[in-house]
Amino acid sequence: MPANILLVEDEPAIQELIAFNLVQAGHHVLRASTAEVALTLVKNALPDLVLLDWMLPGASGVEIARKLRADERTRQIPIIMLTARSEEQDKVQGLEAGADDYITKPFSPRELLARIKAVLRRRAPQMTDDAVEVKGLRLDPVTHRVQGNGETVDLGPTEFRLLHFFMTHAERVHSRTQLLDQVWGDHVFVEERTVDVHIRRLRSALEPTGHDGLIQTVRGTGYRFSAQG
Amino acid sequence: MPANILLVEDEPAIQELIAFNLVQAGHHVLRASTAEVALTLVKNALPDLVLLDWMLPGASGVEIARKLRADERTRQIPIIMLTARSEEQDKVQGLEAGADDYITKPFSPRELLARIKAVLRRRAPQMTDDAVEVKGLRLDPVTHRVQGNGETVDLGPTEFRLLHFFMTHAERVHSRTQLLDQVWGDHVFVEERTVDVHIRRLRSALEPTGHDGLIQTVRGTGYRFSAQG
DNA sequence: AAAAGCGGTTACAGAAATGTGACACTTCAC
DNA sequence: GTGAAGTGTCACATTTCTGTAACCGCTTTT
Repeated sequence: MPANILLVEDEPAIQELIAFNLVQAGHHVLRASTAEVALTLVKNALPDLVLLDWMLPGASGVEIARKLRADERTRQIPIIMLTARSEEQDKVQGLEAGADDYITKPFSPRELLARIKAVLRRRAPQMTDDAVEVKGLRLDPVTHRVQGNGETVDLGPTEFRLLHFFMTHAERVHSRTQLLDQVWGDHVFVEERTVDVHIRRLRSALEPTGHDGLIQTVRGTGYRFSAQG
Repeated sequence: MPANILLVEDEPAIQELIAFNLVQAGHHVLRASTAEVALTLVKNALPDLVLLDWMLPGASGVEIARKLRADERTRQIPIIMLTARSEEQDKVQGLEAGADDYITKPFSPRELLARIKAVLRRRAPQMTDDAVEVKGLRLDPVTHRVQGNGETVDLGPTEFRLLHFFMTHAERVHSRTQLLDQVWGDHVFVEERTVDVHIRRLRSALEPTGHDGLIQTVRGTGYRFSAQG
């Protein structure tokens, strides 16, 4: 099973090497060289796994791990630490900061892939995605249900993902391109107008509960999910 | 949170050292020096975690791990491997045999405890032997019986485990992969569509009592057992 | 006012996911 | 052995979802 992996590594050569192996194994790779970029990327792309270098310019890996664990949405994302030497102190700190595993450089591609597989496998049963609620509209990823004012809304897969993305990224305008990247996946080739159609489907599905107005059109830009008028 | 830990280690000095640290941290420790004793103890005591030495007289650690993963009752118990050197081959094999983590000797007590904590934290909730009842459908693991509205339903082993899992994890959506991991065991290689077939068999078995329908299809995601519509 | 741009809406065919029945194979009790 | 029961796969049927195109009305430009 391919996964979206965020690779945080400042050394270009190493970054390239690791990324190559990950892609080779069928994973989709995002890259970051600094802590700042890494944090932004995580929140926007919500990867399945973060490969985090221990030594970084600016904030250290542990610091990043702490911040990720502090945020509601990024809390469940597994982290694998890349440590330079077998310094036990580092390992322990990494684990306590919330890393799910660590691996000591240098490592073989096989080992790295095995670790990734193991971490992803044991994360699956947890699936502690938290429910979101806005203005009486409630979406629960765990039960895969959407309810508003007593009514239970029936959504198709794409509509569900779309609404989920909207609710977890409310009050912000998203272009059609951004929505395609985030909800459909940034590798697919789909017409932008398709987004409109799904917006329409989602709106009419939400109509019975009266929550359709939460999805607003921003002419010339895109769409926005907002609790405000 | 104190836990029951089975320590499998043939070197008396090391065994003593580790056990001391575990007890110090408030854990309850069982010990075994050979593979044979280890397997017996696991099945009788059902510990929360197994600390498994890589090198053992007789069967190797990997072998034990495989056997534990093959048994119904011990399948869920997390395993942490203790490897002597940082031999990458070992790590990979250990992970592939079903170990949840490994740690390289020598290690600090702090590190070991951090690992144990991490592994226990993500452990899947265990199944109980208590009878479950939802909407008049009653499943008793002890008598191995399922009854609904006076009717007694006859289920095959897999159907029974499947229903049991559903009833103890109601309202949540489970992907086919998760169901395979939880009901079949995460070591087996079975087609995902097989789940569909068993869902169908379970549904038609429950039909006489009118309790099919509790098993709902969530298109694009998996299945859900729910008392709600 | 005409033209161009933009989004809403609908219809529909192809794609994808799931339901269903059949079958070969294994296991186990007798 | 032999037959019953259980299991995993497959092929096919059925249902549902999805992407596009086409058309419409409204708004902004020219």
